[in-house]
Amino acid sequence: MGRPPCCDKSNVKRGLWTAEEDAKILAHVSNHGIGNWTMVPKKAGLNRCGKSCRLRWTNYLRPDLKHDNFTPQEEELIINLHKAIGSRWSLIARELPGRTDNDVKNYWNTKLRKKLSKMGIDPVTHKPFSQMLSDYGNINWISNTGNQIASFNKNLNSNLFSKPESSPVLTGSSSSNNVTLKPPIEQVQENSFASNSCSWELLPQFQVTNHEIMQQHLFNEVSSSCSSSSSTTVTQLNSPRSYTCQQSQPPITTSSSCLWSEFLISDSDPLGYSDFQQQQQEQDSHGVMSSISTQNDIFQGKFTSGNEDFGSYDQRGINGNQTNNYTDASSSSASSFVDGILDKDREMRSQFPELLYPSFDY
DNA sequence: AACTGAGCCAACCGCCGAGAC
DNA sequence: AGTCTCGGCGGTTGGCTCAGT
Repeated sequence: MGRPPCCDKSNVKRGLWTAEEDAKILAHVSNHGIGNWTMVPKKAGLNRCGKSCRLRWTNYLRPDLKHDNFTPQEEELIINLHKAIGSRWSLIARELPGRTDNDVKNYWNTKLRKKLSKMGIDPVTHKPFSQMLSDYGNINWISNTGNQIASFNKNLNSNLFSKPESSPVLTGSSSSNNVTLKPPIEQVQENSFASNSCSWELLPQFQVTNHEIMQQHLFNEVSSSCSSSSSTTVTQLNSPRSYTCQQSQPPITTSSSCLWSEFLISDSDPLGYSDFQQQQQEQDSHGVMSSISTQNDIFQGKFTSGNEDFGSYDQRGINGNQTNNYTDASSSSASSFVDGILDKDREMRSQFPELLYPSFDY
Protein backbone atom coordinates (compact mmCIF):
# COMPACT_ATOMS: atom_id res chain seq x y z
CA MET A 1 0.00 0.00 0.00
CA GLY A 2 1.88 3.05 -1.23
CA ARG A 3 5.49 3.85 -0.68
CA PRO A 4 7.29 3.49 2.60
CA PRO A 5 7.80 6.72 4.60
CA CYS A 6 10.84 8.73 3.54
CA CYS A 7 12.05 9.16 7.10
CA ASP A 8 11.08 8.90 10.73
CA LYS A 9 9.88 12.44 11.32
CA SER A 10 10.23 12.17 15.07
CA ASN A 11 13.81 11.03 14.87
CA VAL A 12 15.41 13.52 12.54
CA LYS A 13 17.33 16.64 13.36
CA ARG A 14 15.65 19.96 12.79
CA GLY A 15 16.64 23.57 12.98
CA LEU A 16 19.66 25.38 11.65
CA TRP A 17 22.18 23.56 9.57
CA THR A 18 25.81 23.24 10.55
CA ALA A 19 28.75 23.73 8.21
CA GLU A 20 29.46 20.02 8.53
CA GLU A 21 25.98 19.12 7.37
CA ASP A 22 26.25 21.55 4.48
CA ALA A 23 29.55 19.97 3.47
CA LYS A 24 27.95 16.53 3.45
CA ILE A 25 25.18 17.66 1.15
CA LEU A 26 27.60 19.43 -1.15
CA ALA A 27 29.81 16.38 -1.30
CA HIS A 28 26.85 14.13 -2.00
CA VAL A 29 25.49 16.35 -4.77
CA SER A 30 28.87 16.69 -6.40
CA ASN A 31 29.26 12.92 -6.41
CA HIS A 32 25.74 11.80 -7.21
CA GLY A 33 23.98 14.84 -8.59
CA ILE A 34 20.52 16.05 -7.71
CA GLY A 35 17.58 13.73 -7.32
CA ASN A 36 15.89 11.23 -5.05
CA TRP A 37 16.13 13.46 -2.04
CA THR A 38 14.64 10.84 0.24
CA MET A 39 17.81 8.83 -0.12
CA VAL A 40 20.14 11.79 0.33
CA PRO A 41 20.19 11.79 4.15
CA LYS A 42 21.03 8.12 4.25
CA LYS A 43 23.66 8.25 1.54
CA ALA A 44 25.17 11.51 2.81
CA GLY A 45 25.19 10.41 6.42
CA LEU A 46 22.76 13.06 7.62
CA ASN A 47 20.10 12.74 10.27
CA ARG A 48 17.73 14.99 8.38
CA CYS A 49 14.53 14.62 6.44
CA GLY A 50 15.01 14.42 2.68
CA LYS A 51 12.67 17.29 2.20
CA SER A 52 14.76 19.38 4.56
CA CYS A 53 17.87 18.48 2.57
CA ARG A 54 16.22 19.51 -0.66
CA LEU A 55 15.20 22.85 0.84
CA ARG A 56 18.68 23.46 2.18
CA TRP A 57 20.15 22.79 -1.23
CA THR A 58 17.66 24.80 -3.26
CA ASN A 59 17.52 27.78 -0.93
CA TYR A 60 21.10 28.04 0.21
CA LEU A 61 23.68 25.64 -1.12
CA ARG A 62 23.06 25.78 -4.84
CA PRO A 63 26.23 27.13 -6.45
CA ASP A 64 24.34 29.44 -8.79
CA LEU A 65 22.71 31.35 -5.97
CA LYS A 66 23.49 34.98 -5.30
CA HIS A 67 23.88 35.91 -1.67
CA ASP A 68 24.38 39.62 -2.10
CA ASN A 69 21.80 42.34 -1.73
CA PHE A 70 19.01 42.85 -4.21
CA THR A 71 19.74 45.48 -6.84
CA PRO A 72 17.33 48.34 -7.57
CA GLN A 73 16.58 46.68 -10.90
CA GLU A 74 15.70 43.41 -9.20
CA GLU A 75 13.61 45.32 -6.71
CA GLU A 76 11.64 47.07 -9.40
CA LEU A 77 11.12 43.85 -11.30
CA ILE A 78 9.79 42.13 -8.20
CA ILE A 79 7.34 44.94 -7.63
CA ASN A 80 6.13 44.93 -11.20
CA LEU A 81 5.80 41.17 -11.29
CA HIS A 82 3.99 41.10 -8.00
CA LYS A 83 1.65 43.70 -9.36
CA ALA A 84 1.03 41.58 -12.44
CA ILE A 85 0.87 38.06 -11.06
CA GLY A 86 0.64 38.42 -7.30
CA SER A 87 2.56 36.36 -4.82
CA ARG A 88 3.75 33.66 -7.21
CA TRP A 89 7.20 33.75 -5.71
CA SER A 90 8.55 30.84 -7.66
CA LEU A 91 7.53 32.48 -10.93
CA ILE A 92 8.96 35.80 -9.90
CA ALA A 93 12.16 34.11 -8.76
CA ARG A 94 12.57 32.51 -12.16
CA GLU A 95 12.92 35.98 -13.60
CA LEU A 96 15.72 36.67 -11.16
CA PRO A 97 18.60 34.30 -11.76
CA GLY A 98 20.42 33.42 -8.60
CA ARG A 99 17.44 34.20 -6.42
CA THR A 100 15.12 31.68 -4.85
CA ASP A 101 11.45 32.00 -4.20
CA ASN A 102 12.29 32.14 -0.51
CA ASP A 103 14.69 35.02 -1.12
CA VAL A 104 12.13 36.96 -3.09
CA LYS A 105 9.39 36.23 -0.61
CA ASN A 106 11.49 37.32 2.34
CA TYR A 107 12.65 40.46 0.55
CA TRP A 108 9.09 41.33 -0.28
CA ASN A 109 7.83 40.75 3.22
CA THR A 110 10.64 42.57 4.97
CA LYS A 111 11.46 45.41 2.61
CA LEU A 112 9.25 46.01 -0.35
CA ARG A 113 5.92 45.71 1.36
CA LYS A 114 6.91 48.34 3.86
CA LYS A 115 8.45 50.48 1.19
CA LEU A 116 5.23 50.55 -0.80
CA SER A 117 3.19 51.22 2.28
CA LYS A 118 5.38 54.18 3.14
CA MET A 119 4.82 55.49 -0.35
CA GLY A 120 1.10 55.33 0.21
CA ILE A 121 0.60 52.34 -2.04
CA ASP A 122 -1.27 49.27 -0.93
CA PRO A 123 1.18 46.37 -1.42
CA VAL A 124 -1.65 43.95 -2.14
CA THR A 125 -3.51 45.81 -4.84
CA HIS A 126 -0.69 48.19 -5.81
CA LYS A 127 -3.23 50.95 -5.68
CA PRO A 128 -2.79 54.15 -3.67
CA PHE A 129 -4.46 54.14 -0.33
CA SER A 130 -6.40 57.24 -1.36
CA GLN A 131 -8.03 55.27 -4.12
CA MET A 132 -8.60 52.34 -1.83
CA LEU A 133 -10.57 54.68 0.37
CA SER A 134 -12.38 56.01 -2.65
CA ASP A 135 -13.24 52.48 -3.73
CA TYR A 136 -14.33 51.70 -0.25
CA GLY A 137 -16.66 54.66 -0.36
CA ASN A 138 -18.17 53.40 -3.57
CA ILE A 139 -18.56 49.92 -2.16
CA ASN A 140 -20.43 51.43 0.76
CA TRP A 141 -22.62 53.23 -1.70
CA ILE A 142 -23.22 49.96 -3.50
CA SER A 143 -24.15 48.18 -0.30
CA ASN A 144 -26.87 50.75 0.23
CA THR A 145 -28.45 50.18 -3.12
CA GLY A 146 -29.63 46.62 -3.06
CA ASN A 147 -31.48 46.63 -6.33
CA GLN A 148 -28.63 48.23 -8.20
CA ILE A 149 -26.02 45.90 -6.81
CA ALA A 150 -28.16 42.95 -7.77
CA SER A 151 -28.46 44.35 -11.26
CA PHE A 152 -24.77 45.08 -11.37
CA ASN A 153 -23.85 41.61 -10.29
CA LYS A 154 -26.20 40.12 -12.80
CA ASN A 155 -24.68 42.14 -15.61
CA LEU A 156 -21.19 41.42 -14.39
CA ASN A 157 -21.81 37.72 -14.28
CA SER A 158 -23.45 37.60 -17.66
CA ASN A 159 -20.78 39.78 -19.20
CA LEU A 160 -17.65 38.40 -17.67
CA PHE A 161 -18.28 34.94 -16.38
CA SER A 162 -20.17 33.49 -19.28
CA LYS A 163 -18.68 30.79 -21.41
CA PRO A 164 -16.14 31.96 -23.94
CA GLU A 165 -18.43 31.29 -26.88
CA SER A 166 -20.80 33.89 -25.60
CA SER A 167 -18.36 35.92 -23.64
CA PRO A 168 -18.52 39.63 -24.29
CA VAL A 169 -14.90 39.82 -23.30
CA LEU A 170 -13.80 37.62 -26.11
CA THR A 171 -15.77 38.09 -29.25
CA GLY A 172 -15.51 36.39 -32.60
CA SER A 173 -14.48 32.85 -33.34
CA SER A 174 -12.83 31.31 -30.37
CA SER A 175 -11.11 28.72 -32.47
CA SER A 176 -9.38 31.02 -34.86
CA ASN A 177 -6.79 33.71 -34.75
CA ASN A 178 -9.54 36.23 -35.28
CA VAL A 179 -10.53 36.20 -31.67
CA THR A 180 -10.91 39.79 -30.69
CA LEU A 181 -10.65 41.01 -27.21
CA LYS A 182 -12.92 43.79 -26.25
CA PRO A 183 -11.97 45.64 -23.14
CA PRO A 184 -14.33 44.41 -20.45
CA ILE A 185 -14.87 47.96 -19.34
CA GLU A 186 -16.26 48.75 -22.74
CA GLN A 187 -18.52 45.78 -22.63
CA VAL A 188 -19.99 46.75 -19.37
CA GLN A 189 -20.56 50.21 -20.65
CA GLU A 190 -22.43 48.82 -23.59
CA ASN A 191 -24.43 46.31 -21.68
CA SER A 192 -25.24 47.96 -18.46
CA PHE A 193 -23.83 51.38 -17.89
CA ALA A 194 -24.99 53.01 -21.03
CA SER A 195 -28.59 52.99 -19.98
CA ASN A 196 -27.93 53.73 -16.36
CA SER A 197 -26.13 56.89 -15.50
CA CYS A 198 -25.84 55.94 -11.86
CA SER A 199 -23.87 52.84 -12.77
CA TRP A 200 -20.84 54.88 -13.67
CA GLU A 201 -20.28 55.30 -10.01
CA LEU A 202 -19.68 51.59 -9.86
CA LEU A 203 -16.66 51.88 -12.09
CA PRO A 204 -13.99 51.97 -9.39
CA GLN A 205 -15.26 48.77 -7.91
CA PHE A 206 -15.58 47.23 -11.30
CA GLN A 207 -12.04 48.18 -12.13
CA VAL A 208 -10.75 46.10 -9.27
CA THR A 209 -12.77 43.16 -10.47
CA ASN A 210 -11.76 43.88 -14.01
CA HIS A 211 -8.08 43.87 -13.16
CA GLU A 212 -8.35 40.52 -11.45
CA ILE A 213 -10.42 39.04 -14.20
CA MET A 214 -8.03 40.22 -16.84
CA GLN A 215 -5.17 38.50 -15.04
CA GLN A 216 -7.22 35.39 -14.64
CA HIS A 217 -8.22 35.53 -18.27
CA LEU A 218 -4.66 35.87 -19.37
CA PHE A 219 -3.52 32.84 -17.47
CA ASN A 220 -6.51 30.76 -18.40
CA GLU A 221 -6.30 31.55 -22.05
CA VAL A 222 -2.59 31.22 -22.40
CA SER A 223 -2.38 28.04 -20.43
CA SER A 224 -5.32 26.46 -22.16
CA SER A 225 -4.10 27.37 -25.60
CA CYS A 226 -0.64 25.98 -25.10
CA SER A 227 0.17 22.46 -26.05
CA SER A 228 1.98 21.74 -22.82
CA SER A 229 -0.26 23.08 -20.13
CA SER A 230 0.11 20.29 -17.65
CA SER A 231 3.03 21.71 -15.78
CA THR A 232 2.83 22.42 -12.11
CA THR A 233 3.38 26.06 -12.88
CA VAL A 234 0.21 26.27 -14.88
CA THR A 235 -1.68 24.52 -12.19
CA GLN A 236 -0.38 26.90 -9.62
CA LEU A 237 -1.37 29.88 -11.67
CA ASN A 238 -4.89 28.64 -11.94
CA SER A 239 -5.17 27.42 -8.45
CA PRO A 240 -8.20 28.56 -6.51
CA ARG A 241 -5.94 30.08 -3.91
CA SER A 242 -4.88 32.69 -6.36
CA TYR A 243 -8.01 34.58 -7.21
CA THR A 244 -11.24 35.41 -5.57
CA CYS A 245 -13.20 35.41 -8.79
CA GLN A 246 -12.75 31.82 -9.80
CA GLN A 247 -15.07 30.63 -12.47
CA SER A 248 -14.76 27.44 -14.40
CA GLN A 249 -14.37 28.15 -18.05
CA PRO A 250 -13.91 25.77 -20.91
CA PRO A 251 -10.60 26.42 -22.55
CA ILE A 252 -10.47 28.47 -25.70
CA THR A 253 -8.51 26.71 -28.33
CA THR A 254 -6.50 28.63 -30.81
CA SER A 255 -4.63 27.49 -33.83
CA SER A 256 -1.32 28.39 -32.34
CA SER A 257 0.52 26.21 -29.93
CA CYS A 258 3.29 27.11 -27.60
CA LEU A 259 5.03 26.16 -24.42
CA TRP A 260 3.84 29.08 -22.46
CA SER A 261 5.87 28.07 -19.45
CA GLU A 262 8.88 28.92 -21.55
CA PHE A 263 7.97 32.56 -21.22
CA LEU A 264 8.15 32.29 -17.52
CA ILE A 265 11.54 30.77 -17.27
CA SER A 266 13.01 32.62 -20.14
CA ASP A 267 13.88 36.16 -20.74
CA SER A 268 16.67 37.73 -22.62
CA ASP A 269 16.35 40.80 -20.56
CA PRO A 270 13.63 40.34 -18.08
CA LEU A 271 14.41 43.61 -16.53
CA GLY A 272 14.64 45.11 -19.92
CA TYR A 273 14.07 48.50 -18.56
CA SER A 274 16.03 50.25 -21.18
CA ASP A 275 14.14 48.51 -23.93
CA PHE A 276 10.96 48.58 -21.95
CA GLN A 277 11.10 52.27 -21.31
CA GLN A 278 12.07 52.90 -24.89
CA GLN A 279 9.10 50.89 -26.06
CA GLN A 280 6.90 52.74 -23.67
CA GLN A 281 8.09 56.03 -25.02
CA GLU A 282 7.47 54.85 -28.54
CA GLN A 283 4.02 53.71 -27.53
CA ASP A 284 3.33 57.05 -25.99
CA SER A 285 4.48 58.88 -29.06
CA HIS A 286 2.36 56.67 -31.29
CA GLY A 287 -0.73 57.36 -29.29
CA VAL A 288 -3.26 54.69 -28.46
CA MET A 289 -1.99 51.19 -28.76
CA SER A 290 -3.72 48.52 -30.72
CA SER A 291 -4.83 46.96 -27.52
CA ILE A 292 -7.73 45.01 -28.92
CA SER A 293 -5.72 43.04 -31.39
CA THR A 294 -2.67 42.63 -29.23
CA GLN A 295 -4.62 41.12 -26.39
CA ASN A 296 -5.28 38.24 -28.67
CA ASP A 297 -1.61 37.99 -29.36
CA ILE A 298 -0.99 37.41 -25.70
CA PHE A 299 -3.35 34.51 -25.75
CA GLN A 300 -1.36 33.04 -28.54
CA GLY A 301 1.95 33.63 -26.90
CA LYS A 302 2.75 36.52 -29.15
CA PHE A 303 3.44 39.99 -27.98
CA THR A 304 3.48 42.99 -30.18
CA SER A 305 4.45 46.52 -29.58
CA GLY A 306 3.26 48.76 -32.34
CA ASN A 307 4.51 47.13 -35.49
CA GLU A 308 7.16 45.24 -33.66
CA ASP A 309 6.51 41.56 -33.26
CA PHE A 310 7.95 39.75 -30.28
CA GLY A 311 6.89 36.39 -31.54
CA SER A 312 9.92 34.50 -30.42
CA TYR A 313 11.87 34.49 -27.27
CA ASP A 314 15.43 34.47 -26.15
CA GLN A 315 16.23 32.40 -23.13
CA ARG A 316 18.75 34.33 -21.14
CA GLY A 317 18.28 35.57 -17.66
CA ILE A 318 18.58 38.86 -16.02
CA ASN A 319 22.30 39.09 -16.47
CA GLY A 320 22.26 37.70 -19.92
CA ASN A 321 23.16 34.29 -18.65
CA GLN A 322 21.68 31.22 -20.20
CA THR A 323 19.16 29.89 -17.77
CA ASN A 324 17.68 26.98 -19.60
CA ASN A 325 17.72 25.04 -22.81
CA TYR A 326 14.57 26.31 -24.44
CA THR A 327 16.24 28.17 -27.23
CA ASP A 328 14.43 29.61 -30.16
CA ALA A 329 16.91 30.31 -32.88
CA SER A 330 14.54 32.68 -34.64
CA SER A 331 14.62 35.06 -31.76
CA SER A 332 15.51 38.56 -32.78
CA SER A 333 13.84 40.80 -30.31
CA ALA A 334 12.98 39.13 -27.10
CA SER A 335 10.18 39.36 -24.63
CA SER A 336 8.58 37.07 -22.13
CA PHE A 337 5.24 36.05 -20.88
CA VAL A 338 5.68 38.18 -17.79
CA ASP A 339 6.88 41.14 -19.83
CA GLY A 340 3.85 40.68 -21.97
CA ILE A 341 1.61 41.01 -19.00
CA LEU A 342 3.38 44.17 -17.96
CA ASP A 343 3.17 45.48 -21.50
CA LYS A 344 -0.54 44.87 -21.69
CA ASP A 345 -1.01 46.43 -18.33
CA ARG A 346 0.61 49.62 -19.51
CA GLU A 347 -1.25 49.52 -22.79
CA MET A 348 -4.53 49.32 -20.95
CA ARG A 349 -3.51 52.28 -18.90
CA SER A 350 -2.52 54.31 -21.92
CA GLN A 351 -5.73 53.47 -23.72
CA PHE A 352 -8.07 54.05 -20.83
CA PRO A 353 -6.26 56.60 -18.69
CA GLU A 354 -9.46 58.03 -17.36
CA LEU A 355 -10.95 54.68 -16.49
CA LEU A 356 -8.16 52.60 -15.09
CA TYR A 357 -6.47 53.47 -11.91
CA PRO A 358 -3.30 55.43 -12.29
CA SER A 359 0.13 53.91 -12.65
CA PHE A 360 2.86 54.67 -10.19
CA ASP A 361 6.57 54.85 -10.32
CA TYR A 362 7.74 53.01 -7.34
C1' DA B 1 25.03 45.99 31.53
C1' DA B 2 20.42 44.49 30.95
C1' DC B 3 16.26 44.70 28.69
C1' DT B 4 13.12 45.31 24.79
C1' DG B 5 11.35 45.55 20.34
C1' DA B 6 12.06 45.60 15.39
C1' DG B 7 14.18 43.65 11.48
C1' DC B 8 15.68 39.87 9.15
C1' DC B 9 15.88 35.29 7.16
C1' DA B 10 16.47 30.23 7.37
C1' DA B 11 13.63 26.67 8.17
C1' DC B 12 9.38 24.59 8.88
C1' DC B 13 4.35 23.76 7.96
C1' DG B 14 0.58 22.43 5.38
C1' DC B 15 -1.46 22.00 1.05
C1' DC B 16 -1.66 20.28 -3.71
C1' DG B 17 -0.96 17.57 -8.12
C1' DA B 18 1.52 13.87 -9.99
C1' DG B 19 2.86 9.51 -9.80
C1' DA B 20 4.38 5.12 -7.43
C1' DC B 21 2.72 1.07 -5.38
C1' DA C 1 -9.22 2.03 -7.40
C1' DG C 2 -7.40 3.53 -3.42
C1' DT C 3 -3.59 4.92 -0.58
C1' DC C 4 0.51 6.92 0.05
C1' DT C 5 4.89 9.61 -0.87
C1' DC C 6 7.42 12.98 -3.51
C1' DG C 7 8.38 17.35 -5.09
C1' DG C 8 6.92 21.98 -5.39
C1' DC C 9 4.61 25.79 -3.68
C1' DG C 10 3.09 29.88 -0.62
C1' DG C 11 2.45 31.10 4.17
C1' DT C 12 4.22 31.25 8.71
C1' DT C 13 7.38 30.91 12.55
C1' DG C 14 11.58 30.61 15.53
C1' DG C 15 15.60 32.50 16.67
C1' DC C 16 19.42 35.48 15.79
C1' DT C 17 21.20 40.32 15.46
C1' DC C 18 21.21 44.97 16.52
C1' DA C 19 19.73 49.51 17.76
C1' DG C 20 17.47 52.12 21.25
C1' DT C 21 16.42 52.94 26.07
